[in-house]
Amino acid sequence: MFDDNARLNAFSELVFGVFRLNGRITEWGDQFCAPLGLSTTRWQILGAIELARRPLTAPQIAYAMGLSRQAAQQQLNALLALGHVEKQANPLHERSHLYDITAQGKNLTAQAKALYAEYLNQAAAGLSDEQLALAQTLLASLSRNIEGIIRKENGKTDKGNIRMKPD
Amino acid sequence: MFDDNARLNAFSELVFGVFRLNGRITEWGDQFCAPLGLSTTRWQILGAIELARRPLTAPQIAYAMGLSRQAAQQQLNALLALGHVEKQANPLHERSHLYDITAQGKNLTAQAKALYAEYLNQAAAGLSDEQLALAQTLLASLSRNIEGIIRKENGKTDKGNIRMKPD
DNA sequence: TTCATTATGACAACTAACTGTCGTAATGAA
DNA sequence: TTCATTACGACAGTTAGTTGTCATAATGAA
Repeated sequence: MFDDNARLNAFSELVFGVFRLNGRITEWGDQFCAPLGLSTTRWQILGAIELARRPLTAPQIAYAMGLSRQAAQQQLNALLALGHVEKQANPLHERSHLYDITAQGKNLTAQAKALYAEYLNQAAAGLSDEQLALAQTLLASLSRNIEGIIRKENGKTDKGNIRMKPD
Repeated sequence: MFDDNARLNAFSELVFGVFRLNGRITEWGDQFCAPLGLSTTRWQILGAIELARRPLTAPQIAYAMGLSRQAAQQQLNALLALGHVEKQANPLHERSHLYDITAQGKNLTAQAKALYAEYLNQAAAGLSDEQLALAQTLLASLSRNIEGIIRKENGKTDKGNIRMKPD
């Protein structure tokens, strides 16, 4: 009981840390994305496509970013109108198109990368490469675990489940 | 250059992981908070006060949660109207009141704790107590680092800076 | 093939969060 | 004490994100 409580508190503090860091990153991202006409979310969407190194569907992007399917779709429509992404036919799905980043979009993410690379040393100060990787691994485990909880509790309503699993 | 690039990529993946986990936790929180009439954000605000073990001002809560000052204020006003928090005089600041959680609010957080404690084993599966604590420590370092960047870049506009430092 | 179930995109409505502004109070330096 | 600077709460306006619904398509089992 006491040990469980300590574990619960440790978990709670970690949850708070995630919220706080999420807010800090968002604010920072909005700062260095502003001169590019991007928001943190739109920069992340472009980054998600680049990181995957292949075109993705809207639900896949929503999954990768922890957003609802509709929120990702809205931003994709906006990025499409701006010419930063383009639709491609999806051989595996007639209506669910693939979104790829355009040359114009790649140019933006390159600029963004340069802007925040300046601050990499400061942002990751005191953390080794191994610690960065370890933190990512731990967070990924938590994401998968919580995803399992959500799916178990989830009814049959349309809450952004995806048919095509990423990877 | 190559090493720097590897570090940049590791950092980028970690940032994505934070966004994803943030979304998962928010969705999960909205699920188990729904029967209590709470949202994840409001539950977090109540939790932030409890975790601090002392009343906090609105800007302090915003800081703790990675939200803007105004967003925290809005939720606090709502929680105040619902009777889950109460204002107290602040001996250190005439206008910036302290917000404390009420007995009614404590009752809610206790219920929420019970609801998500059920899933603690599943949510934190595969992670030791030490790993949970380590992850929290690493994220806290990143938050502090990025906060430094934001404050350096920040102009003089009112963007939710706080006068009274937490702790 | 048939049919029930679920996913997708579009749309609408609602809520949450951010940005900006203002009057006022607190701070800190001269 | 004086005064310039900054933070606070309130308010308004805008944007982003969630929830819900619908028609349609994809899936999977009988």
